[in-house]
Amino acid sequence: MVTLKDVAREAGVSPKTVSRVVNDDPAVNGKTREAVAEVIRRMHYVPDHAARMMRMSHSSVVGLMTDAVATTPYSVDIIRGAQSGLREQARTMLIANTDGDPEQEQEYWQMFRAHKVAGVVYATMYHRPVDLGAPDFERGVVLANCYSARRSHASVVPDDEGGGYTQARHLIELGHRRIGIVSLSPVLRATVLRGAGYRTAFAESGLFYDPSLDVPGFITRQDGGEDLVAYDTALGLLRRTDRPTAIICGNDQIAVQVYAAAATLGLSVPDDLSVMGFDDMAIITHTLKPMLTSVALPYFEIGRTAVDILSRVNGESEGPVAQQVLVPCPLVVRQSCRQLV
Amino acid sequence: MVTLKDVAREAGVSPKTVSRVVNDDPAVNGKTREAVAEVIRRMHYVPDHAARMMRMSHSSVVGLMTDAVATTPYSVDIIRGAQSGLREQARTMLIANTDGDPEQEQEYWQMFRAHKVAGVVYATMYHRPVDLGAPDFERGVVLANCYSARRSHASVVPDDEGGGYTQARHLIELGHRRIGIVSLSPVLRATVLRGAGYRTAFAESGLFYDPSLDVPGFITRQDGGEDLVAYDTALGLLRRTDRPTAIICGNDQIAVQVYAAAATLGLSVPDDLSVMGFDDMAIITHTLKPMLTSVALPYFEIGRTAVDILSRVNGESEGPVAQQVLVPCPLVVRQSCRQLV
DNA sequence: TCAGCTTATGACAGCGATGTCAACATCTGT
DNA sequence: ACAGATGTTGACATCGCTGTCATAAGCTGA
Repeated sequence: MVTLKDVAREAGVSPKTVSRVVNDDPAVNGKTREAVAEVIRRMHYVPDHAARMMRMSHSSVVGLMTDAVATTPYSVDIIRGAQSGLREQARTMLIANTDGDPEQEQEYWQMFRAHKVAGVVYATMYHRPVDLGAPDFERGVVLANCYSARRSHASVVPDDEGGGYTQARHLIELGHRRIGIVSLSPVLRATVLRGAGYRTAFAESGLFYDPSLDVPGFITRQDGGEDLVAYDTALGLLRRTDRPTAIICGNDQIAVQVYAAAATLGLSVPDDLSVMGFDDMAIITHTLKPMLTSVALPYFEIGRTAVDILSRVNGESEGPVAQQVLVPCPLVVRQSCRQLV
Repeated sequence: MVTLKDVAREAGVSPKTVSRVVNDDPAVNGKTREAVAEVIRRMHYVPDHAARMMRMSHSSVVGLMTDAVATTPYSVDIIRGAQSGLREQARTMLIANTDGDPEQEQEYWQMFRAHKVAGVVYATMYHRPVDLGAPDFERGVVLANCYSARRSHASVVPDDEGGGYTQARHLIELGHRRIGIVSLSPVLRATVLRGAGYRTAFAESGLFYDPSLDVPGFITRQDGGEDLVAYDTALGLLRRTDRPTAIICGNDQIAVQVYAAAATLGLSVPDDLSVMGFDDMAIITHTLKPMLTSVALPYFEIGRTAVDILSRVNGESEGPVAQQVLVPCPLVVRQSCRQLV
């Protein structure tokens, strides 16, 4: 292990000067700086993080606590987004996955304290309210993809209402007037918010919101799990005499079953039926034939924004600290929605 | 920030004694231990990781370098698995995602050195060979889901050959004799290995391997990307007069298109055609109707095993250090394969 | 009673970095 | 030529913790 002192001896200067060079202190003569830098390179010196952290009593590491990284595919993009932001801040990320276990969560809060992390991003893999069990944590905490019911922390969440609006609006612009909805479980916040978005878009265009065209694609079981019933409910919609010309899906999985239901009835997507997904999960949207038009959950952006906000909460960078940031859900047009003449 | 000294003063003992209590040193009187422990709890003392690490000149943090966390859904389970193992070792994880950029990778190797991580798990999201750019990294490195062509590091990879064998074997046991294959891109190692598995299973049962029944589901484009052509190639297989009674797919995405092709021809799964997936991606296998029988990529196990091996490489735990560990790919039976009478 | 042992505790140094402050060299304007 | 400003460097203490070694107290058996 090469230390500052080693470099100093080799370069014939004091340790402090080497430290100055490492930290880009302008108060170093150009020549000295060059010479020292050369020795540093030659000796492969890397500053010891622990020592630095101890001396400065705070670390350049940010904690990332997640409930269940692998449940929703691609929600890991929150992690990628966070890291991308941290890289620019020359920071790194300590990761803790709780699998939803409160005991583990407590453990990891301790661990974050021990590491003196500069802050914590608390990310959930579903958009939902949380009640943080972080009692005496001194540094900033920002919620990603979730929000505090008690408003105790800043949060970054997808704009589900806007996403719903975008779904409906796109179909309306393509000329659709009878639009069916196969939604997520009604207990989810996303469902409520998107519902509001649909209605706004409908109202704007003078369309009537027909509740009988709005059916669930998932039903919640007693044990808390979910059953995917989109195939059956979609069949119901498509067998109506006043069959909708388009269906908005609560997520891309539902869209898979809507495609299947259409195929069963001999209906072709998009000629006989336009289908609009949500989430924009690559492995589904690119796999279906025709490829699925969807509205993306901006996981990457959410992660990135969260670390941005975090550095503001901690006063390390300029800018207002919003209590809640809504990240837009962009439309991704593919081939599953058709223009009505 | 509460320090050892604060606790010591409060408890009326020396810092060293507090340190002993924290570290479960048996040479502490029961009464003293109790008293000190009480103060620790009361004051919410958490040992400073940086100081400890500096003093002991090694850290309890393991680095995890990944190429692209979010490309293959569920491959993040490698991370979950790693963490689960680390938790038992009372360790934590510093994560670095390179997005495949060699420059970032170099940067992160430096970072790992600076943090004096106890070791590194280098995980790729596709099973592939890698050539590590980690020149002067002193601690152990274990590869997860990838392997070193130069055999310079221990690696943990899925047993693709066994997985292929399992796919074929299951169908054979169900009575299938004409089995089609819609494979991944032939350039992938997985494809080659699984192919070997199929042949072993076929040979074992005296089945003839017919190359014309083995068609690609993906084709590699000039720009390096891939096009999913499984729908078309599956149609080709299913229109043959000697139509196979079962199709083995290179992954679950291919299975989606095979289902679609079957639907197009009015064939029912599994009555007219059995379909077998690979990867066991929940969002597909649970979404298709009927639910897809598949062979799982054991990402969680790979991650877990990797940190196990790592602690052996570093001599921190007992056990042999295998150069390469093959993790089995278990069969997950659902409703897409039927017993032939 | 006392050497010799075990048990329990503390004093002290030092891990590798940096903040503080002082020292010295060089330059500026009068 | 000199006070004062500016630029460049180093000595030293210190961050919180633990390894080493010393010390003190309590115990054993001849």
